[in-house]
Amino acid sequence: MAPSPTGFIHLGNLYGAFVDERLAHQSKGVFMLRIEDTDDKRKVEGAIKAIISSLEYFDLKFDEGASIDGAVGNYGPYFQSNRGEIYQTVAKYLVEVGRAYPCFCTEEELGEIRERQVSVNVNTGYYGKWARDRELSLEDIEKHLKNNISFVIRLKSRGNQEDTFEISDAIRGCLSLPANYQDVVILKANGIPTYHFAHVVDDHLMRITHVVRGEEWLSTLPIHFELFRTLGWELPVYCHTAHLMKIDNGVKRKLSKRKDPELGLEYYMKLGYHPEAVREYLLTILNSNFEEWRNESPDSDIDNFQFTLNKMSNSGALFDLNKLNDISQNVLVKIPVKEIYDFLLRWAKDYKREIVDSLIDYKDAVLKMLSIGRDSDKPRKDLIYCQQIFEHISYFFDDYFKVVDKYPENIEDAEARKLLKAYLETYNHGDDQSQWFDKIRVIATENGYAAKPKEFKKNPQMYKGHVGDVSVVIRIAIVGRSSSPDIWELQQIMGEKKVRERVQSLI
RNA sequence: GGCCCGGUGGUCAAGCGGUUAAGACACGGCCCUUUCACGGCUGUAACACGGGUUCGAGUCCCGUCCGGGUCACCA
Repeated sequence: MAPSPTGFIHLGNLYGAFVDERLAHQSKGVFMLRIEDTDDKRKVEGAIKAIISSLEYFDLKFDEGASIDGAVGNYGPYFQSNRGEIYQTVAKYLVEVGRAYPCFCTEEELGEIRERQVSVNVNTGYYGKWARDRELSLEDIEKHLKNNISFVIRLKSRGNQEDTFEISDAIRGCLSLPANYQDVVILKANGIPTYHFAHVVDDHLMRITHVVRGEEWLSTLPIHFELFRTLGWELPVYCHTAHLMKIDNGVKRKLSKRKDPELGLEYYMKLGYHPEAVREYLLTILNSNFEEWRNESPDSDIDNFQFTLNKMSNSGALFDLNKLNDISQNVLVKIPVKEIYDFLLRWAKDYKREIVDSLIDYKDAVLKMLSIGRDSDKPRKDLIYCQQIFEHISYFFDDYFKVVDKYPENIEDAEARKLLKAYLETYNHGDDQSQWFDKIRVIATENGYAAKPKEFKKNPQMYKGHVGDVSVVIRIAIVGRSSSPDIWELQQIMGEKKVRERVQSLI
């Protein structure tokens, strides 16, 4: 992987990193990190650390390359900013063999060339007869050099505008592309290479086998092709991935760093999505047969999935939060509660400090709350991400307990008080679940409610409602909401005192 | 605008010249059920359009339309 340290890493990077990692490790290859810091204007402090730690959060670990404490591997340096001599040597060689040349044009001069090209309606750019310095004599070059005129090194392209060439892309298949004919800059005035040149030189020297990058690079592939050919080097396997998209006002567009918070990895960390869920989601949009595989091998380690490039989509996928949530539910239900608790606690320490103490003080209760309904063959799948998990159990904590839902429409406040009073009178904390519920049936019947919903459905006019309505009243008293997991279990976790207090407060 | 890449239900997608055009998510209904989930059953819903080629086209070819990308001494 070769990101540029221009800010924080995003979902698109992660997506690509995933492909890199799977491809490398599946074939017993090396997954390495190179930092593309050739643009000093855009460099951001701390970005490298952020890249490494974010990827680690998602369980992607590099075998080689740049790391937090120095570099690992024999193909360094791994920072392009430290590879200056290498690029200059290669560039020098190209100049010597007449395949590159210094260009002294200023920005203004390039602008003028462009204007003239526009006015005569030809393609813009620095090429052919428009390339002023293409055939500069040795004397002129020396003269300019002596005058300290700033210059760049350009490739002396041999392509024509009419030429095309064929190249195979591991994701898109065989492509027929126009040949490059532009004398592109390979070394900038500050001696630092452009991406195009650095890519070719580094990937060859570092013996990169697969280049996985976004499809925005497809249009510059001809440049890279010509550079590899000019240097007589073997081409890597190119894999151009589709962009992650988003629907915005009915328009499908590329996910943007500035406008879309869900592109930032921070977004998922803040909400507390489990890295495993994000991995799993990414893999489902990465490889169309992953879901099928997952269905067939629900308990298999994700690394056992055989990732294949030709199963990668070549049209941009819309990011689907619904799907991520669904996957997350299925992932979390398989993770032991103890681990979920630890994960929740770690998340709280980073993003919700005020609940840390409560989580620690009531660890046992939290564990029990998280466990409700999980160990049957049809486990509940309530848990999605930490923020949501906390909301899901928050009513346990007195600080967060609040009555938010209303009683059923058929039950007035006075009626509710009556029912709750009866509940409190017969409540015995030691009752088992069926004893407990039998008592509720009794309360229901005595107050004119059907003991079973079916009876009520048969003769609605005979009852005020059914036992479910009574349960809702009790539920609201205990948890403040009209829906929750089993009340009896919740009461056992909360303890008798809390149960009685909460019911009493509504009478 | 030139060039490039795309276009199968709301979303992700299988499909590789002959299928009743899979599956997952989302949405609706039913069942289970004290609520909510879970689970089971079930429903709505798609080959962008127009021409070819072919006995036969979602699949191959051409055009149109639509979407995306790219046209820097950024990556």
